[in-house]
Amino acid sequence: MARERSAGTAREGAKSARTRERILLAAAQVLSRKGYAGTRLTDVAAVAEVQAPAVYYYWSSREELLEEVVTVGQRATMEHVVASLDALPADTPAMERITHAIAAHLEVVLGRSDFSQAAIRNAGQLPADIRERQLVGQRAYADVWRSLVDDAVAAGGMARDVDTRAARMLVLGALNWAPEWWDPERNSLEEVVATTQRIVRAGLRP
Amino acid sequence: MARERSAGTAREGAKSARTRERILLAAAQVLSRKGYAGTRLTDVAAVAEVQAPAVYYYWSSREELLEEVVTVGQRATMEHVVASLDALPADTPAMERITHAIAAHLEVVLGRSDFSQAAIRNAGQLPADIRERQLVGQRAYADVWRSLVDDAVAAGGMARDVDTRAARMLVLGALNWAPEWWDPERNSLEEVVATTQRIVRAGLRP
DNA sequence: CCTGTGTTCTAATCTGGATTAGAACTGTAG
DNA sequence: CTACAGTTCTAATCCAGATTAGAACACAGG
Repeated sequence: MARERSAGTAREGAKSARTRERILLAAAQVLSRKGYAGTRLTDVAAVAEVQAPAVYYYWSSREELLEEVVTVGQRATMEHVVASLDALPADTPAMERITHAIAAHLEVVLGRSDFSQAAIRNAGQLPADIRERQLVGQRAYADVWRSLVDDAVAAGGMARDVDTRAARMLVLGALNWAPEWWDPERNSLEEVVATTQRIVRAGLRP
Repeated sequence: MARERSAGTAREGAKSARTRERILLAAAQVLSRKGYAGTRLTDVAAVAEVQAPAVYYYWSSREELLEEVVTVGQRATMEHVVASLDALPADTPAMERITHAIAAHLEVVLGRSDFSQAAIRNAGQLPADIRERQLVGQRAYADVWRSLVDDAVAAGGMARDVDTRAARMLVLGALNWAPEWWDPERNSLEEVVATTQRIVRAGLRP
């Protein structure tokens, strides 16, 4: 019941925070591989090098822990993509912005963080109450892509007569599926990004 | 212990077979939504309108039942696609063959059968022994697409300088992800197929 | 009707894994 | 050195869900 940051010196607080972080990371790792129902607290604890009950010092239930993983994963994905877009000059052509979003999305999803994978892969398997809470974040991210694509259509950089929702989802599907097959031994991340950008750009061109 | 088709009249046998089928179907439905670990026998039984122990009359364990679902799902996907390709005239251009494969794959994955969805969504979450046995089927299907794409490249219908493995996987990813977002209320299956074919064709063009 | 085989059910049993209780350990402040 | 807040552990407890045992039911063949 010491969830509130209160007493304890800086060093103490830091250690506790690190344990919490370690557990969260472990949960992301297990969740991204085993799925929501398959994620056992004992496995998470083992990866984090603590005993299972230690989890309850930081979260009040397994469900709460896993929800945090998903939330963080979702936020991280969106933030990375948005930041990458915000870094572009204001006059960047719409199609090029899509290209950057593709790179950013793949970077997060294939990057070392298991959070976004955990969020993406399990989106469909979460218990109803969690799923509902995730919906707002998902919608926000969907909006980013929606405007990306709509802008491209408006600017004439993209075919005007395709179903934009389907197009958007097909692209995101291709990106989200990448973790299933990408093998760093075979291709560098940069190669995959380049191939994807090229195919998508060509695919959407008017 | 009456797993072998032996006594019983035709009518009797048929009824038993129908129950078995009903359970298998129910298992596919639950598996495709809840994931491997999340699939409870009681839920499957409820959908099939039997009691949980009835499952053990036909399968010796939960794992065996779920493995059959995945196997059937995989086979069904491949068979439908291969059949669709075999139905084409021998001189069909490679790129058009890909177009047909796309349609066939989407038809199975978005069609009323939950089997292929169950197979696809859970491929990564299966217990090691099952996953291993699925591998041969997966490889066979991968080979179908490999030669599809290789032929297209050889025939000049497709860009020669892209990483064919990545291209193949990106396309399959887009297809496999479709069940996550497709809403029959919004788009007909035909529309989604057409959009997908168009984007992929354009994306791969030299 | 009576019997035997095949099918499904109800009522245990058994186990894995979440959660709780409370002891023990750590380190800082007095 | 003592006490206390914070952290983690060991040893229960508890429950959901797979599996097993064996009764009950359905129906064809005699």
